[in-house]
Amino acid sequence: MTIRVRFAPSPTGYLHIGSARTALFNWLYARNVGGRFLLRIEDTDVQRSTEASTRSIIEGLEWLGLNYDEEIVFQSANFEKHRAAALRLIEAGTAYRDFTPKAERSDADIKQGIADRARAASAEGTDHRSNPYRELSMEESNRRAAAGEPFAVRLKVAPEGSTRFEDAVYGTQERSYAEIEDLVLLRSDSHPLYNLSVVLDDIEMGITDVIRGQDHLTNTHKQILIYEALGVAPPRFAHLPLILAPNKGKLSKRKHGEVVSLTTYRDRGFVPGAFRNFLALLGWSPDTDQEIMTLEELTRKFSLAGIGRANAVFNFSESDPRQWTDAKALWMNAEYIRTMPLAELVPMLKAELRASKLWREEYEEDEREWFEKTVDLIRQRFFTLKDFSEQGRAYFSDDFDFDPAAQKKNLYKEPRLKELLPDLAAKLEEVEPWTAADIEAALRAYADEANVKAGLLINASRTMLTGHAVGPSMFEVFEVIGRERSVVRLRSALPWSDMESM
RNA sequence: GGCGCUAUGGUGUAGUUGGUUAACACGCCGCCCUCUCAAGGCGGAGACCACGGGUUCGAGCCCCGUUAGCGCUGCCA
Repeated sequence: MTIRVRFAPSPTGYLHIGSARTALFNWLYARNVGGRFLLRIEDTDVQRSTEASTRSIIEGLEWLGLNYDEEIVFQSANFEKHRAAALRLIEAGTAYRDFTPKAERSDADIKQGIADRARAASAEGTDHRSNPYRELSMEESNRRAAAGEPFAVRLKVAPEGSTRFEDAVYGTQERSYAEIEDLVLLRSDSHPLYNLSVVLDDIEMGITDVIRGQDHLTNTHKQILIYEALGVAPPRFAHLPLILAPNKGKLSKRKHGEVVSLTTYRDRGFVPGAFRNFLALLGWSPDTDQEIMTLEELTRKFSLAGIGRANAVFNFSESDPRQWTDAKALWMNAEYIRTMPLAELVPMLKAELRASKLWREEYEEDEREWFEKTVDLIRQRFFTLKDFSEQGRAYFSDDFDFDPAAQKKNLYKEPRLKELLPDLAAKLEEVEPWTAADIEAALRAYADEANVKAGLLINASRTMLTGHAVGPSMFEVFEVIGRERSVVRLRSALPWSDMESM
């Protein structure tokens, strides 16, 4: 039998990185065993589900390169089937109508309410299955329903016994029926609830392995009960450890902002392969020390056995912009940027530069060689795709800003540079051929002649030509920026205009 | 409150059927390289393997307890 797994997010917001990782693991597992990876949108909560969210999920998966094999299933399309199934369970006697009026609950303190109620229940030793309608006769139940009285449908959980399943990550899980209340399958407005819908859809989609977050671990027992009521064998389960915030609390958009949203990584210049690689290592580890892995390698090495049980902390600092996300993710992105084939990097850069209005079509034809050489030079010290249009702006445009700290350090400290630099420009005009080696020879010769350290001219030039105090080897920079532009920039008065004010 | 899960340096993780100086990556520090900053090379700090008991000749690995964190406990998903 072919393995079939699914990623089943609810479209109630951006795609959370934890969800993205769940999708990744499902995808890797499916590809590793030659199975199929399906996508199901769990939009049963009509109030909170949005189309924008569905789009962001689809875009996110696409960005990560996680293609799904069949048509997307929208859970809301199966309402009627779910309803019918619940009603059949009443017929079968494994579920019953609960005519208790719906309790109104304010959304705000719902968590607190649940805890309080549970505390009270356990303190007073309330029987979970003391529902007065549980043993209502079928005739009476049918009569009241026919009379139009609203009812919820609850699963009838046996008083004694337990459910048990083998989790591929957490091992044998057992839970006494006494711990499980008669869960609601259908709301009194006849809206099917999560546990029912999941089971029914998983059955219909032929899901063989359910891989999802550990937050579903205990509820799995409820779902197994539903499978049993339905007379269907449950799939295999594998629960994934959670991804936590630095304080080991829940990682949420409300508290932590955009770091938790997958699209943030796309928008802030991550290479999808790098983020995917980083995500794969959160909670899973291969059987070797190799950490940089292509999708193919990840697929080949992936196995549920490599998944750990302890929750992972997503390590970032909210106060330090340089560590706005996990340092290792940032490192990995830089690693990808400086080592990936240019052929793969260039299309991403094209998009980035285009968005910043720095892209020129020539880069793809006449100036392709120059473009790739430049990219190859500057990518060595960039961390994100954004760096190419920001820090790297001077390579693609004559309109760039000067870093005040760089001006101060490399120019204003030595006013003589105001004369030296134009002289250097004159020397450079004579350099032939225009190569890093010849430029270096000319600059060093001039430094000797002017009796200044070469470093002085080099650092000053860097600031004049790029606006920065740091960057690649200056002679390479000269070469790439070109004779003409280099000379003009060395003679520019612009960088000196702020001298008085600093 | 009940039930469940987890616990290896700051973070992510390795630690094979219990047996060496507890390994790798990120981060941090230093040195080298050097025109700056990275990268790279070399080296370093940092973990009495949550704590307390056992079992054993021997435990990070097994057992019990404690503590902490997390999850579930909803007519949310």
